[in-house]
Amino acid sequence: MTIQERDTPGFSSDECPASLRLSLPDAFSYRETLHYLSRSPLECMHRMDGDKVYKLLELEHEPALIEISRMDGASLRIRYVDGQSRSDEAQQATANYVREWWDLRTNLAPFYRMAEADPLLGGLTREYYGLRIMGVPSLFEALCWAVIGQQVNLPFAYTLKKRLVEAFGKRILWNDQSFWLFPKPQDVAAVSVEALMKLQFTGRKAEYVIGIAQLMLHGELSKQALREANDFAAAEQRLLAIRGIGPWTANYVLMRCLRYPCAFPVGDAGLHNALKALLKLRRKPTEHEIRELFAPWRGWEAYAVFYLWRSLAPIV
DNA sequence: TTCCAGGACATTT
DNA sequence: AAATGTCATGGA
Repeated sequence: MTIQERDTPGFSSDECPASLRLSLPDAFSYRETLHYLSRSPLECMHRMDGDKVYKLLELEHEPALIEISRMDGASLRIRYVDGQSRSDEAQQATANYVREWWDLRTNLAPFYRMAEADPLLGGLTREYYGLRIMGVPSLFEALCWAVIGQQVNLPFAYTLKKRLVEAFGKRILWNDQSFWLFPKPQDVAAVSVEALMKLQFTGRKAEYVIGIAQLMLHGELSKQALREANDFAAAEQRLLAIRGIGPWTANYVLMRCLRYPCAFPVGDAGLHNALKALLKLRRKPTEHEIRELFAPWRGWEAYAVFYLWRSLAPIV
């Protein structure tokens, strides 16, 4: 069993002042990370180039494009592509963002020990060893993405997200390529339902997204407040009270943004299809059957779901 | 053409 | 309380 380092900074400035090195935990697969990040050509929130990943962050109120690459087996290299060095605080924020995004703080050893002898999960954890739950650190982005993804196929969901970002987000150009910051609540709170419907949002989804933006803009909903909720159930209840957020959306966001390993979007269509295929069922499993199957994995439902999603055929 | 897609809500029984 | 209808688009 490995002890995870938590108190050390975990990153250091590289020889080049505009880059830093980020140490990796055990059981991290760069290959699986790239696989997930490459899953849709319509993804607009990052860009891939070979083994390098480019993402636009906001550091000290300014856009900052970073390039992530594999330095060696034990660390990542993060480079500010403008060649400018950053303050210690900005470097810390960059390292924290990538750790949060790529789930570098979780010790997977207990999950793997639990899965080892499991007939279903054992095979998945061996096949996709080092796969982590790729996150959506921004609560507003995670909520918008989840609402957009309700009841539509994923290519269309990516299309809608791209339209939202390109209509209300901030763009920078680098090497003739566009990089985007996701819109902020204040950018969406005053938008009309009709404006979003022109992007092919349904009237309902437009209302949901605008309503969530207004709640966050007015400080009635925040990632910090959800983090400080008493427990998982309290955070879930807070989300469920919001119009447009049902059980699937609440658990999806608790899984990918708040990073609760016990979050469980049990109604997820992709989960149903993955189980149908792996268990060779003629029909999709019932919710009751899924809960029974998941019972031994209590506390790690989110990881079980993410590994099951991984087993699905690629999108488009 | 019909059915389904990483659902939620409103209405009806 | 539980079943049914509605939203709305794209792909198989």
